Amino acid sequence: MAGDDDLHATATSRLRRDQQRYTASRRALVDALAVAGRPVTMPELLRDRSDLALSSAYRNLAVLERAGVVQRIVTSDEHARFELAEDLTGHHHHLICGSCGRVDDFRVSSQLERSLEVALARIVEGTGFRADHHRLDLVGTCADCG
Amino acid sequence: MAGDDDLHATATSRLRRDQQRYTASRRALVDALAVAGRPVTMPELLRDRSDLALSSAYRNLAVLERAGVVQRIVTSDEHARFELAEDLTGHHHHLICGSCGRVDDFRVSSQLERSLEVALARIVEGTGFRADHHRLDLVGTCADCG
DNA sequence: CTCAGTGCAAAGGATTTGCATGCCG
DNA sequence: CGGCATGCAAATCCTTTGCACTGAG
Repeated sequence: MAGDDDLHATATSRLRRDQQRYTASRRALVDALAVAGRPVTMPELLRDRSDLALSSAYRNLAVLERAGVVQRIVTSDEHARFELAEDLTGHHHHLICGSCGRVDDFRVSSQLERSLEVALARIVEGTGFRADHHRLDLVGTCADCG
Repeated sequence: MAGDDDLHATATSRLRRDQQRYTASRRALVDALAVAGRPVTMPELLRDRSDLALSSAYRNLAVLERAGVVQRIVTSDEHARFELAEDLTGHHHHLICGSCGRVDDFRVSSQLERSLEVALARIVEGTGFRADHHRLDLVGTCADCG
């Protein structure tokens, strides 16, 4: 569908900007991330596509991250998690299960987001810290683990 | 001073509850964390106390974490960071430098905290997710790296 | 005397890197 | 053709674990 076309078109152009190719493996990884719709670990990502070597997957995700297509997040020890860059999916936050580690996305009202931004801007004001973005995670126990 | 006495008294009793002793090494670690006043990595923690073996430090911090005296946080790959449990230092958030990795504490108004809690409670309502606590991080570049 | 705490060395686990090969452009 | 992507294996890095020893109660 159109959304996916846009996604791949964007990925292509961002990779090209970095003089990188949008290979089948990379496209498959982006597809898998889009389908997942939440940050996934490397084992989860390769569960289906077990043909791609682990090292290649890591290398491809690193390339995609440098190009701004993929974002890597670290929520705990164990495995890092990968998701599509926020400007492709929209600003969101993470619901983290402390038991199984599962991570899901959620969004808050733009009103609360604005309050947050204002409050955070005020906090760093005059400290020399240059704020880039904020992260708001909700940690608890998911339905399956509860 | 009194605050430190309280801290060590609390640590002692929490360890005792777990049938663990408050050894000199453990006390030194708690002191170092209190002095740091922000989440520190293992290398930072042992910079001064280089007499304690790395494995012992990890073991002691694990004991202190189980007892609820210390909290371990993971902000990136590389090193985990350790800080005193939040009920000893008060609820706070983290200012993270994406360049050098340094982490500092900050607090927001209790009014904003309340708005956050309300909004987050509404989000998980009826999802089966049982919320434990939230995390709000501000990511950017610190004064030294800017 | 006993057992928990310690140090040292080795193991573990996720991720990265070196190198030879194959394929796309 | 030339260079980049890939696979495999080895290396890295933080952290954990095994084991023998020692010191506190």
